[in-house]
Amino acid sequence: MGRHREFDPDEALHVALQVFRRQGYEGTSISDLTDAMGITRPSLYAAFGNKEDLFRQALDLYERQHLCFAHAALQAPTAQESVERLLRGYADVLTDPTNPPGCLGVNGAVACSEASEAIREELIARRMVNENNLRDRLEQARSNGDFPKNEDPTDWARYVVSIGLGMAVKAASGASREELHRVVDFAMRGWPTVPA
Amino acid sequence: MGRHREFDPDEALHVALQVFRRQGYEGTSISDLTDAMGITRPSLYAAFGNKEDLFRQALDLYERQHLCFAHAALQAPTAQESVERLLRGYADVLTDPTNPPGCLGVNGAVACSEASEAIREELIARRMVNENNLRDRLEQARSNGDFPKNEDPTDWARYVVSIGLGMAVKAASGASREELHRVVDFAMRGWPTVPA
DNA sequence: AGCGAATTATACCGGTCAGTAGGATAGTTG
DNA sequence: CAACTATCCTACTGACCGGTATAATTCGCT
Repeated sequence: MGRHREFDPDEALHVALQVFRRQGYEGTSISDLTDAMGITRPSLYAAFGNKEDLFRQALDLYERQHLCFAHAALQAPTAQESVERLLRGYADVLTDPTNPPGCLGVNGAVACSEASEAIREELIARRMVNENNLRDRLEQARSNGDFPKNEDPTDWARYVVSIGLGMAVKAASGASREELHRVVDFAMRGWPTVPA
Repeated sequence: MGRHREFDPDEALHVALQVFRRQGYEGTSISDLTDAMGITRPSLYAAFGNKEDLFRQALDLYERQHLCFAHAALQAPTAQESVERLLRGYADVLTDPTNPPGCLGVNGAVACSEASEAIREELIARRMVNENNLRDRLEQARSNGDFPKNEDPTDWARYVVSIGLGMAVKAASGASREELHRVVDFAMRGWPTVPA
């Protein structure tokens, strides 16, 4: 009962995601969002809560829709293959021509005012989840024998994530897909091999 | 002639640099700056121009004071040594305990509103200068014979800068100096050797 | 038709944004 | 002392910030 919504919340959330991805959390105003989403302020607050809630929902959508490749990548047969798929898939997402360049998890907030500290910490935590997932995969690989016993999965996961973060900043700075893939080429050169 | 300034502009600029480094350009308000610098708004505008001018001056100071190691690093005898000194020196700057973690060139602005677009582009341009300086060093190394003829200095410079940017984000996320140095360890593993 | 519920749009809230006007103050120069 | 000048502080500007009160509108239901 009651009046029907005149906009599609899912579609509106996609638009909000685009704006946040381009301008970051702090650089995006409610007016920026309502203008792009084609709805009024009260509609936004009724449908999504406040700005912080909306950002978190956009972040969820982003991970669900754009970072979903990561789960599949981690299931590749070898650790090396997993990492390479991870980095190449990420390079493609970062430079997807239908979206603003870069990653919401980085563009969202790297440094910000105290008012946005909660969002910054949320992003740090989410990035850490990914790093830990990769570490777990490398530990599994070490058990399986396709990752050297004397190498530290925690250190390697941090290294791979750092490469990804660097590519994210480069993408936001205008780097092309090909340039990022060439970064991946070099990043994989030092990958450790199990002694025969 | 006229009243003397009651604050040291250089000291005040150091403080402004700290604030910008912690909160970024857009996340820093004039009030944040005047509070930290211990001066009033009109004093700030009289001494440094507007917010954008002040940021650029802080950026100049940052490069002069914290990134000065890079020039020396590039003069190391070999390309490999130059790159390793570059990355290790950068890791130390990023985690210098007397300053907010991370790099002003990254924390300053990765994604922002249109109002700060000029600053974002300035940072991109300055990062590109560093990348080009490294490329030139690698090209010189290729002439000197301590970098392989079949490797592309442009690609390698982009790779090294990407590593640095990734470390900068990790530092801003709380990574320790030791963790960043371990990233450097792995980043250097794939460094190309000249065929004997 | 008429009631209640949900969404709509307008118009506003106090607070903060970057930037400045204008008068008071302190210093140099005659 | 008086004149000049540069810096100081208080107080302000208009615009924008995130968020909301209010009332008109539009639907399902009886």
